Amino acid sequence: MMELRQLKELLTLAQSKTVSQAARQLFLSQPALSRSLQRLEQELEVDLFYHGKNKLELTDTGELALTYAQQILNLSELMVDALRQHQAAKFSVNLQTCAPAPLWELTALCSLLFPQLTQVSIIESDPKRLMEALHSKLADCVVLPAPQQHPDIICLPFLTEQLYFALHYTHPLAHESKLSFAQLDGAAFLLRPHIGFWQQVIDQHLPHCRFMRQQDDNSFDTILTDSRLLSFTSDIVLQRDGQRTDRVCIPIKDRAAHVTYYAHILRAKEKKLAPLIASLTAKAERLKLAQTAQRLQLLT
Amino acid sequence: MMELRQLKELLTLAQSKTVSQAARQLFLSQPALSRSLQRLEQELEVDLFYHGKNKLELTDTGELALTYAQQILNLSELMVDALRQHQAAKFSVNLQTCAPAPLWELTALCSLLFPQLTQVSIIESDPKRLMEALHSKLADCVVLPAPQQHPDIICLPFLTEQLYFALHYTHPLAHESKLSFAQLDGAAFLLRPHIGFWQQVIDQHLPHCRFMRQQDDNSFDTILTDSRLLSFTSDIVLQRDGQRTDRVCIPIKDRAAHVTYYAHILRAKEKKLAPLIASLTAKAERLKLAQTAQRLQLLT
DNA sequence: ATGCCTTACGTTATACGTAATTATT
DNA sequence: AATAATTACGTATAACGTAAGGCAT
Repeated sequence: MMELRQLKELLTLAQSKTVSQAARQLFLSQPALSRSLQRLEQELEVDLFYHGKNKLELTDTGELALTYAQQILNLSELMVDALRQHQAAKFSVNLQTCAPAPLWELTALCSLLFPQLTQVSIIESDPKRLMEALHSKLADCVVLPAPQQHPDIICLPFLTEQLYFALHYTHPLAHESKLSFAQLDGAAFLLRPHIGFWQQVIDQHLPHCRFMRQQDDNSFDTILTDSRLLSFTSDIVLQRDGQRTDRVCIPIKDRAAHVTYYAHILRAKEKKLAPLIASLTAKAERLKLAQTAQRLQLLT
Repeated sequence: MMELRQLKELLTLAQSKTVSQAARQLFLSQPALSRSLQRLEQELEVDLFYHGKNKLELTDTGELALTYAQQILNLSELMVDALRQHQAAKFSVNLQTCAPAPLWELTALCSLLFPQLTQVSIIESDPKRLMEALHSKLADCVVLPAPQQHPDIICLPFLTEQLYFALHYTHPLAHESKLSFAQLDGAAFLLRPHIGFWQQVIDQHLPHCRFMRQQDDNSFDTILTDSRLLSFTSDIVLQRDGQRTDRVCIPIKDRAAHVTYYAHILRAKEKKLAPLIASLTAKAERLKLAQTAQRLQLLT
């Protein structure tokens, strides 16, 4: 039977133009390769080569064989890649979010729930790409700032985030209890890297501002300390990192500054991610309760 | 390295559901197949099987592998088929004609010119199919009753044929020197098999006739002898087989009853078929001379 | 008890490398 | 002389089959 190995040999022969050279490339002795090619020819029952006394050349049938061999080997490489990737997906959980905060939440959750799985995670602001990643089963869980209803998808609101301005304490507006985007449109802001969809929010609501984005979080912190530049923070960040002494944090009252994050998981992955789904569902319940409580509070 | 053999084994395993059964199908011992599959798994670095104590089942990665294996094996079979066909084409000359007479001419020619090649020949009345066969390089030479001009094709008129009615000597029109289709429209004819495009000619010009087609030439002859049925013949047939004593052969004067056969050969095959082309070109020249002679004769 | 998969072990067969041969540049 | 392909021969590796073990139906 014809074997992949022989097709590979055929291919390297065609590239090398001489059996000796091809044999060296394949870490074989010249006679070994010669015989292997003879066997291939014999098995296919066609003349692949013109056997000259001192040279071996492909016939047109051989050239034809070459094109097929190329296709078959390409396909077989594709196969290994696909299988390895499929295998890797089983032993990792791939999180893709529109912003850093839900990613922190999810990575913490997943390292508790799936300590044996490796985590892969990225922040991607384009919602289309996120949903594509989900549907193509590349991502296990994607987080968007809005729900995406779909029969194949479980959609859970599990987290909210409130955006804040972080003003230097000397700033004229530092004593306000609430601010709107409009009040600071035109100012200069220092931005952290990887802020996801927030970039689009501020681009839209602060069209006259200049933004300086730092490459890493360390340089962000030092530059912020050494300057009076404005920046952003959020309730989640404040809870995690605490207050900076040199900045006053004031909530932004525009609706766009308050988001609810929705986790999306394919139903096909319900079994694999059962613990995560359970945990997120619980959080969704708590969110609902909090929101109804808030509404009641507003009514009284 | 992964080998085609192993992919074949994977496939038969999937069909057989058990290693033992698959091993029997592959004429292998059970342990041999078991280890071969283990090696495949090891080489791909992927879990293809669930190794139960007493059963071996495909994982979903295994199922995925299966689809690729199927594709690869299909492609490899396609490869052998294509190569064998390509090889066969080199050692045979494939003639396809619209009628039997040019086929006789060509087969005679080819067995003289290419005694080492095997001949493949068919009669096909559909001109489109004939040209497709030529362009797909399936046919070496196709013959049509009309020229098909094309830059890639050599077109040579090499033979003419005149259709005759063969009337029983008792037939009222048996003493005419010429006849037209119209004079016999409505009669009953006995037809030989494999008459190619002539079928379409008589269908068109004798719309009210009944035709009885015989399965083979022998039964045609005996039935013709035992009956007074009308039939067809031609100058070429008469020259080959001679006159029948019980029939009178009268030429049909309609233009459709006189055809010139055009041989068509791909320029790409010019080298392979050089002797045939030379021979046909000579015949084409003689035809031209004969036709101009005929015209001169008409003028005087 | 029968059937299935795996591991172990001795054997065979296939494919290898070295060496020799012949021919070409 | 140097390089290239084929053939011949002894060898080594890799795959086989038989046999044995464990487990499930």
